[in-house]
Amino acid sequence: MKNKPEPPHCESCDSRPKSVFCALAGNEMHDISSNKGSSFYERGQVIFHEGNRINGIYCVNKGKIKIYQTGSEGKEQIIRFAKEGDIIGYRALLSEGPLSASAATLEESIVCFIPKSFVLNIIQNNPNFNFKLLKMLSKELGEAARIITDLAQKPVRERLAESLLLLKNTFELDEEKNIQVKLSREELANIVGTATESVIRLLSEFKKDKLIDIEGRNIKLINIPALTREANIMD
Amino acid sequence: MKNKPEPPHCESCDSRPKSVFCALAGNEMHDISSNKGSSFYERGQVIFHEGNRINGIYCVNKGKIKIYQTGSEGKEQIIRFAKEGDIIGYRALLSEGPLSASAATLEESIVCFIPKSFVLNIIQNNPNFNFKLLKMLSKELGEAARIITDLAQKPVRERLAESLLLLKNTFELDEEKNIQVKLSREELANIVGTATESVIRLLSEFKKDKLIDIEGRNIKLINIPALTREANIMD
DNA sequence: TCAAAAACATGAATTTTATCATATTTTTGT
DNA sequence: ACAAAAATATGATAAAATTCATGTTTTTGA
Repeated sequence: MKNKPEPPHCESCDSRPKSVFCALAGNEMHDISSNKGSSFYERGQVIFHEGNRINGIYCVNKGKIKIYQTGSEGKEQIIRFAKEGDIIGYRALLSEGPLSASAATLEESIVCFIPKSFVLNIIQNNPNFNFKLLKMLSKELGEAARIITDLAQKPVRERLAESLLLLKNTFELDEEKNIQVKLSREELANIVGTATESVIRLLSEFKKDKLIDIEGRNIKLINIPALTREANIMD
Repeated sequence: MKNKPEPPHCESCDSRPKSVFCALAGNEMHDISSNKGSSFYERGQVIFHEGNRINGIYCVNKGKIKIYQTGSEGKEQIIRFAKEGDIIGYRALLSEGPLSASAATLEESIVCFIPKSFVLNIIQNNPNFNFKLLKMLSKELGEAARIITDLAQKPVRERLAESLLLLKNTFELDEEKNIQVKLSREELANIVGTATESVIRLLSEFKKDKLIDIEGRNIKLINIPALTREANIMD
């Protein structure tokens, strides 16, 4: 974790319009911008670690991040992802407890750190921001509930299909339908909640069935409707 | 769902001190109290149904409630519980989408309904209430993450032990260590995320191993430390 | 109160999934 | 560039869990 020479400015941050901070007033923005820190992370570096305490929140300026918990056997379970414009670590800040999850980069990333006092100040004084936060938490809670139901009820094959679609929705596809994030088979297994070998086998099956194409860690979704059917998604 | 002759008053509600509404000012309280509705539900009745839209939130005055989703095969997955003083349905209200889960009573209950406009009004004007909401959502989000990890990684036996401890923490034990909520084996299975037969078998094993005692739907936790070990809980 | 329905229980068979063993390929660090 | 390490791949086996079948008990409603 090296400090970059030139920290990005919130005012000119590409991610801001997409983030919860879009609701900030000019002076609030400036306040944060001049008090935040900013760090560059290599691929695979840990930003924060479960059980620790942090005094602020992180905002992703650039890059892709996984948020994960460590299970009782030491196995990692990926809970969700964060990308440009997303904030992470707010759950621990709001609940005032230790971090319930860790965060690590999936590629080179720049992440800003906003001290607690500034965040709380905005929460206290900007009902608009406040409401945006509530909405964001609500959305995540809904997503978490759906994940719980799927983990409890769907077989591994369906869950893998669904995870691929989740990655598509989170990180988008490029013009050739490649998922715009590179994960190891083990990381995929840690989303799906299964063994690495099972993911490897099922990915091969999906490829054989012409649902996807694989080249190393690059996954191309060549038949999304069929994949959606595999995932058995209703909604 | 019959309307009771005398709706409870928020001002004298036993549940209020434990609820998010403890932060309300006198006039806010009165405002809600005189504009809420109140319904009595028999055991097993549905309060609201997944996919529908509601224009307000529910507050449990008395009783015990399960919040559940229906999976793609029609199987119910219990996401969480609510008891006296808890509010339910706020996720849908805040995210402004349809309900992502259903709610049904586990015993005779009285549930109040507070129209959306009054809730939003308080959210807009009472930062204290607002912050309490944020905290509540954060706490739930942390719990959901832990459930996800457990479902993904722990075997059924551990998850059942853990579910029994969850019920203990949520509904307490009486002086004889009986869990203060009566669930069917199927409902237990729908928390654990397993087949009803598996729950039946494992409960018998737990009984044989002197971890619990069973009489119908009554479960007595006679060896909580051992049960905690079974659940393989770290924290 | 009694018959029907629902819930509970248990064994056997089957399916799903994980684990283990062992190559092969790819990546990484020097 | 090359050796070591990590990741990917695949088959065989084992374990875990579900499903099915069937019987018993409990609850429910007329």
